Amino acid sequence: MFEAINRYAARYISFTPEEGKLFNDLLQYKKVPKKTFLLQEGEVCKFEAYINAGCIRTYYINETGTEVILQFAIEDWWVSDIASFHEQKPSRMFIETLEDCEILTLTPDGKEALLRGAPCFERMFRLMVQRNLSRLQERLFQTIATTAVEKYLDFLERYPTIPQRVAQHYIASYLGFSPEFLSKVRTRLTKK
Amino acid sequence: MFEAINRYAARYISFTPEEGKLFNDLLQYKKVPKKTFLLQEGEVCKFEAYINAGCIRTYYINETGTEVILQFAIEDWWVSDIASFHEQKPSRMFIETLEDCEILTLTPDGKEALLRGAPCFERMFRLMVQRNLSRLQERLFQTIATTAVEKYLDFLERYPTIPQRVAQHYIASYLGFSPEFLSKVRTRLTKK
DNA sequence: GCCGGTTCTTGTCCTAGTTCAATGGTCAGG
DNA sequence: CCTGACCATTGAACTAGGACAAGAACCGGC
Repeated sequence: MFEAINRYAARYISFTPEEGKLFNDLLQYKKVPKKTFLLQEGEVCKFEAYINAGCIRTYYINETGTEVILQFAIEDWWVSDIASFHEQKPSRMFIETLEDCEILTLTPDGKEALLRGAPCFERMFRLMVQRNLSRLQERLFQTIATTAVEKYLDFLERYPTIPQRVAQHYIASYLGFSPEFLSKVRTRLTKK
Repeated sequence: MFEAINRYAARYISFTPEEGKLFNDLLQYKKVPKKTFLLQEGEVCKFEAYINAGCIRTYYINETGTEVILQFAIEDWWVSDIASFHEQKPSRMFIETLEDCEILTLTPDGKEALLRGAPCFERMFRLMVQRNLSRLQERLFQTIATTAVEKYLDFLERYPTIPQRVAQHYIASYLGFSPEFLSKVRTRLTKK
C-alpha cells in the first residue's frame, strides 16, 4: 500500500524509518469510483492526494461553461488545489476521477504534523512544487507560442499513455481547443 | 540593504538573528544597468535574485523569433530560472533588466549552505514557489479561456504599476498577442 | 441483440486575432 | 535644432480556430 509512495519520497529525500512511519501513519487510504468529484468549485480543498492507481483530472470552468483541464494525474502523481489547501480558502477548481482510483491523502493538519515531526519532507514538497512550476511555465509558453499541431504532437510525446486512457475531448480541453478542432488536427496529421 | 529582503522573509517564516545573519551573509549585492541580460538561452542559471530596486523581465523565444514574456519582476520579487538553477542544466529563458536594478543574489552553493544552516528557509522557498505555481495556474486558465479585453483589464487590475514602467509591446507579449492588436484593444476600450 | 447515450468526424460559415505596410510621435545624442 | 531609433496607431487583407449542425461509430446495460 505504501511501497509506491515511499519510493516516490525516497527519490527526493532520504529519511529515517521513524520518519517514514510517521509519514505513512498520517496518510489515509481511499478507494474512489470513477466519475467522482474530490473537489468542486467553491469548496475548500482538504487534501493532497497521491495516486496509487487510476486517473484524475483537475479543471476550471469559465463563465460560458467551457472547461479547461489543468492536469491529468495518473499513478505516482499528486493532485490538490494547493492555493485552497494551504490558505483554506474556497477553490476555483474541480477535481474529478476519470477511472476507479486508489489514493493516499494528507489533510492540512496531517501535513503540518508531518513537517513538524519530519522536517526533511519540507524539501520534498518544495522540489515537487518546483518541478510543477517549471513544467507549467513551459506549457504556458507553448500555449501562447506554438501551433495546434505542435501542441498536440508535444502532448503525445510527453504523455504517451494518456490518450489510451481518456476521451479525446478531454485532451482537446487540455490543449485549449474545441473537440471538433482536435479531430481536424488529427485527420490532417494522418493524411500526411 | 537587507531590510526589504528580511521583511520579505519574515512574512513567510520566523528565524533567529543568527539565521538571519547567515542568510544575509550568503547574499551578494549587485547593481545592474538597464538592458542587461542576467541570463540568456543556453546558459546555466547561477542565481536566484531578489530585487531591491528596478524592473526585470523573463521571457522565452520560439523558433519564429516571437518573444513570450513570462514575468515582469519588480521590487520585492524574486527572479530565476528555477529548473536551470536547481538541476544546473542549460536554460531556455532570457532574463533581462528593463531599468537600472539593485539586486541580491544567491548562488546554488549559497542556497544549499543556507538550507543546511537554517532549514526553516526551506519553508520560505516552498511557500514562494507555491504562490507562484497557483498564480501561474490561473494565468494559464485565463490565457486559454478568456477574451483579449478581459485579459488586458485583468492585467491592469493585477499589476497597476507595470504599464507606467514598461513599453506597451512588452505587455502585449505578456498577454500573448501582437502589439498592433493590443493597441486596437485599447482604443476599443477608450471609445466606450 | 437492441437501445440510449456518449464520443468522434466532417462540412459550412463566422470571428478573433495576425501580418504587413504606412504614418506620426517621442526622445536621446550630436 | 536636427536626426535616427524606437514606439504606438490605424487600416486592409488574411488565417487559425470556433460554433453549429448532422451523421457515424461505439459502447454498456438490460
